[in-house]
Amino acid sequence: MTTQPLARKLQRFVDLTAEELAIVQQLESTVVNVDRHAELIAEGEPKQQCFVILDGWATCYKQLPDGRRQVINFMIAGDFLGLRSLLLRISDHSVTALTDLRVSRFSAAELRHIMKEHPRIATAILWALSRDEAIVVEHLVDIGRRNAMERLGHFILELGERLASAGLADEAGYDCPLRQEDFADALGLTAIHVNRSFRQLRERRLADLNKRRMTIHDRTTLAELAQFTDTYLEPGSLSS
Amino acid sequence: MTTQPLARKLQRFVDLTAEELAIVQQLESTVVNVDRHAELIAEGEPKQQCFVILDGWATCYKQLPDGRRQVINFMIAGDFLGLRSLLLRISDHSVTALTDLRVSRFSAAELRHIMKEHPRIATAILWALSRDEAIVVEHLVDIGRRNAMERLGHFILELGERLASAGLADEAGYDCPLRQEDFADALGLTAIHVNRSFRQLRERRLADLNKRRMTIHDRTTLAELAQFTDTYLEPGSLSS
DNA sequence: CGCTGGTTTGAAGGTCGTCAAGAAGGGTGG
DNA sequence: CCACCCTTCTTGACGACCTTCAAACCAGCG
Repeated sequence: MTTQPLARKLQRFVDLTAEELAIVQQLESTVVNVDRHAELIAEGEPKQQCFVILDGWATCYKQLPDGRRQVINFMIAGDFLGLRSLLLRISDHSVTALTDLRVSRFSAAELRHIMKEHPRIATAILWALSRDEAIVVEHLVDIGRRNAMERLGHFILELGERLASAGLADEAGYDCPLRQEDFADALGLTAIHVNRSFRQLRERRLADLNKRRMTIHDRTTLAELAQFTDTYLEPGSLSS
Repeated sequence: MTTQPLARKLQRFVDLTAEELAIVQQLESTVVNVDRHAELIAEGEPKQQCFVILDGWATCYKQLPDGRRQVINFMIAGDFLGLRSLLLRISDHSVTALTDLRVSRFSAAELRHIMKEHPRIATAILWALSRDEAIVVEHLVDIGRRNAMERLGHFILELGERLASAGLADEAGYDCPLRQEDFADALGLTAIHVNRSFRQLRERRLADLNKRRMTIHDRTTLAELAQFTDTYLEPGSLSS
């Protein structure tokens, strides 16, 4: 539970000066507490706000008219919410709190000002957005071209890497509030089939989710099975 | 076949002044011809270039080690290639020409300069990128939560809307160089099942692909079947 | 005319979804 | 402390959707 998850995240990409750090911290300063299940952003609504998660998990999803749900991504400490909708007339997705949540709110104007006055911070933020998009793209490959067990394995490892770089995981695993139904809605499966896939991973002694704790027993074999590589999550060197 | 597809596209979002228009046209001025099947961007390679498509189709995809392929999106006139990889150390996807292609190449430095000096153009470009991401997200929903026929129908309509706003489609349909295997790789299906889904759409007199020509017979019913809404493609009003 | 790339169709099998019901927790109130 | 919820997890049987394999067909082109 770092105090400034956004600063920490951007630091991975650019070495911020003390002054720049102070600017970033402004974005994290307007703390708002949000209850579990509350909706932060509603699909179809105009004029949305922007947030950074300070602590807790949120889920970003779209819903079809007939009730089917597809989660785009789960968001953790340091992640932005609602940035993509900034330039679309109405938000194309919803975001709700998966756990009790601490977020910081900021306005589009604030963000624009920073982007204009502090190019290095701007670059770091754009990097963070590129990475978010790379995650969605990898997610697409996951659903489109992997079978249930591979999908689940890949997703478990990806979450692990993201949490690790936020300081929220260790070698053995991580705390994870997701229910099997959440995995199902993320992976394009049914909760029942997610359960079966978890069982397979458990029987092969690769990974296990128990009492909100994800344990990764054999990262190497799991990565091989799921064809997981973490290049799309890496910071990458600043090119100018 | 508009002469300046990028300018046309950005105009939909911001009313560009004559001066701004000239700036945008710079991006479209370094014309390069690319042969069908040629690779413009290679997954895993660092130091990529940026392009805008002037004419023709390209496909943006990821490949798994075992050969399975997932296309992220098909790109048409006015679309950017390689922008997302700008800030990632190495490109997370490949792009190859689906048809003979006319593109314009520009450097990251050029783009940075424009983003800095011309905030309205910058906003328009960021809108275009947001829209691209919204398309990928909708694609995710498509694959995750729709069955084969719905998927295909949705995809056909989406392509139609995109081509229409590029001036490349009419009420009846559009020219489309995609093979059934391309659809399959985009929709997370096999070419054979795409064929069967096309047959269903044909038998229901909803849509038909014949000799590289997509004909949409009953847009309304098709949109209903596929639960298609075009809000995520709309320009949206400029909010400041 | 035969080759090539793409489309079409059939039959059989596997992965995943649906339906149904039981087990395991965790929280609440008696 | 136990009874009773509720939510979540777990398992089984069955069927649907989609894949795999195999082969025929078709159009364009050298």
